[in-house]
Amino acid sequence: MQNYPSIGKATIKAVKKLAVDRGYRLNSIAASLRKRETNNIGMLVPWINRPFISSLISGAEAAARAAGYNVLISQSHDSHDNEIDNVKAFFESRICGLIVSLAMETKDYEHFDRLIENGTPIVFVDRIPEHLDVHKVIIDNYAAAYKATQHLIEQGCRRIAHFGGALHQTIYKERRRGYEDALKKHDLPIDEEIIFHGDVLSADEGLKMTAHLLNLPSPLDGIFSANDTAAVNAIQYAKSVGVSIPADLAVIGFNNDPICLIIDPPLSSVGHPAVDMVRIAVQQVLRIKKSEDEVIAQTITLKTKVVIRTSTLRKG
Amino acid sequence: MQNYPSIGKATIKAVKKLAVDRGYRLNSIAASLRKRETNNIGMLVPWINRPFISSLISGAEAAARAAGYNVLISQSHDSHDNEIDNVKAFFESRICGLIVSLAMETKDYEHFDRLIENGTPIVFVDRIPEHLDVHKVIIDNYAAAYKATQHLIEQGCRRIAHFGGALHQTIYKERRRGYEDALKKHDLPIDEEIIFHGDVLSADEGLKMTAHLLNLPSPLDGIFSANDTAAVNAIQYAKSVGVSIPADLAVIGFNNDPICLIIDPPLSSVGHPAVDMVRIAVQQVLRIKKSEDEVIAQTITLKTKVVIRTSTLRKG
DNA sequence: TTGTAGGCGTTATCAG
DNA sequence: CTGATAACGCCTACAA
Repeated sequence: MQNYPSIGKATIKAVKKLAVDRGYRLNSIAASLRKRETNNIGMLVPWINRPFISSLISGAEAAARAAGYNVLISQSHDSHDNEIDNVKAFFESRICGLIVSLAMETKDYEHFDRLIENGTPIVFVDRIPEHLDVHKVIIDNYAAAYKATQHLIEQGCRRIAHFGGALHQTIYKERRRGYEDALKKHDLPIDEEIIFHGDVLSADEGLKMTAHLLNLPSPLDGIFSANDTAAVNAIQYAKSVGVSIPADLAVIGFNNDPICLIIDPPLSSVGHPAVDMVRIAVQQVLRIKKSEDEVIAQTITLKTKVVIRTSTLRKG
Repeated sequence: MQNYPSIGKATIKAVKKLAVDRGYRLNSIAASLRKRETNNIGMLVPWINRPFISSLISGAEAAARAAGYNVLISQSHDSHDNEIDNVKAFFESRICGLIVSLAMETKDYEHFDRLIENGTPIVFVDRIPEHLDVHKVIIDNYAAAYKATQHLIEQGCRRIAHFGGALHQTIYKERRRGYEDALKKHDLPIDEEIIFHGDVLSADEGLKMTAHLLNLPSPLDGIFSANDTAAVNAIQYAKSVGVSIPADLAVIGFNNDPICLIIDPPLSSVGHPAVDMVRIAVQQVLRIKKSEDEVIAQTITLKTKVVIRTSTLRKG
């Protein structure tokens, strides 16, 4: 085979094909070095092991892989310092795009500057920096909270407490605003005494807030919680002290986590389109990356739906 | 400043420091190309958005990042074909190590061969290939199932059903073996009629198996389920048809997912040391990688503890 | 000790 | 349009 004089194109092709069939694999590292960009999309979230966020990650992984990209995960544990470290690590590892949901603590956003200056596409999802001119994919938290609160009012609730998160986070500010506006709209008073803003809205916080509320002189008849974890623990505590759900106290949560169907009675909640949200975020990252010139920062707002279950059904 | 003749070492250091302070960053891609290996550990799991697995991922991310590595995630969705594709993608992206928990469907393991030949460290966790001589981190499924079943027997159960997963997966085979041996040990009969092996042990499967069981002529008094999802749905169905838990039917699950504390009554379960498991797996990957010569494949077995809650407490 | 040349495997560029 | 060549930035090895 060695001395054949003229090697035809067909042969060359066959050789190449063979090379591929044998273990040849394109070295994407060399390609990255030469092209000065990787195939890795970073994803920075507060926690990995929470139902809403693990759905975000699951969706991101699927969307990214389908487009030929990897997803690098890191978690801030809701700490601002961790977030800074993780962003730096992503910057140094030269991710080609970043999807972020902010740590509860985060109030300033300078740690993203280098990445932004560098031209790396960043898309914020869910927990976003309100006043920064960046790409965002969010839900209409105001409308969702308004609808959830209104639903409680329609079910006959007249004194509704609210469990929120850190107020500097837009999503919690907006949820509170929606809650307050729904009360106002129905001529119900806003009472600071029954509005809480937890540090992380944990199960434990939910329990403590509920214990406090149920000890107040004027009785509650509703709770709108900004997550399901706190709402579920509110139900558990209330039941444990003989408060009947929803007859005495109607409770609605947020996110529509799987636990909504486990708790008794099943928990009404605001459905969160996590998978749609992150699929769009991945698309945005890739679109921004591909486009030659600067893409104007845009905010994409997704609709939500209140999912009504027994925990709020006091009528028909 | 320009014409200073002799530039001292201090100055040079200062210059270097400045370079770092300005945007200089080590290019890990160039380093990877040169060293012929990346800093990315692949992680292949059936699903991302399940409590047990999202804890695995969370632990892996933390352990890997602490050691200076990234984690690349992909999910097989319990499909063998997806698993093959994902392993191939990892191979081509030149991960420096891989942590795998097998897809429910997977019965053969040839798709890992190229990675193994290539010398890439692979550590299997939880759902492992039984007869392959590879690195594994597992729990003692046999002992866990034995203890869980024995606990039911001690609580007075005499006719205990079992919900398992695909029998070609060692973990489910071992859990069944532990269940059967505990029955035998206490001179209880093994009845194939009340032993099920679901495709994925979903909520829906749990419900259907329970409905079937409760329609059998001879009544059950216990269920040992190989996961919590099916166990929780068993409880919900049983309650819905007036079967009292645990008085009529004691139920114990597996994994100790957060839903164990949400369901009423709280679900007894086998605690799964997911975070320890994956932390060890990351350590193993790095250890194998560093060691010059071939490391003998070893299996690390972690202990489990039965977490007893109301769903099985029929005595004292 | 300190300094420098070469090559990792691509891709972009430029010459033919 | 095809084909050769340099450069991406780091690490290793060898020379001074």
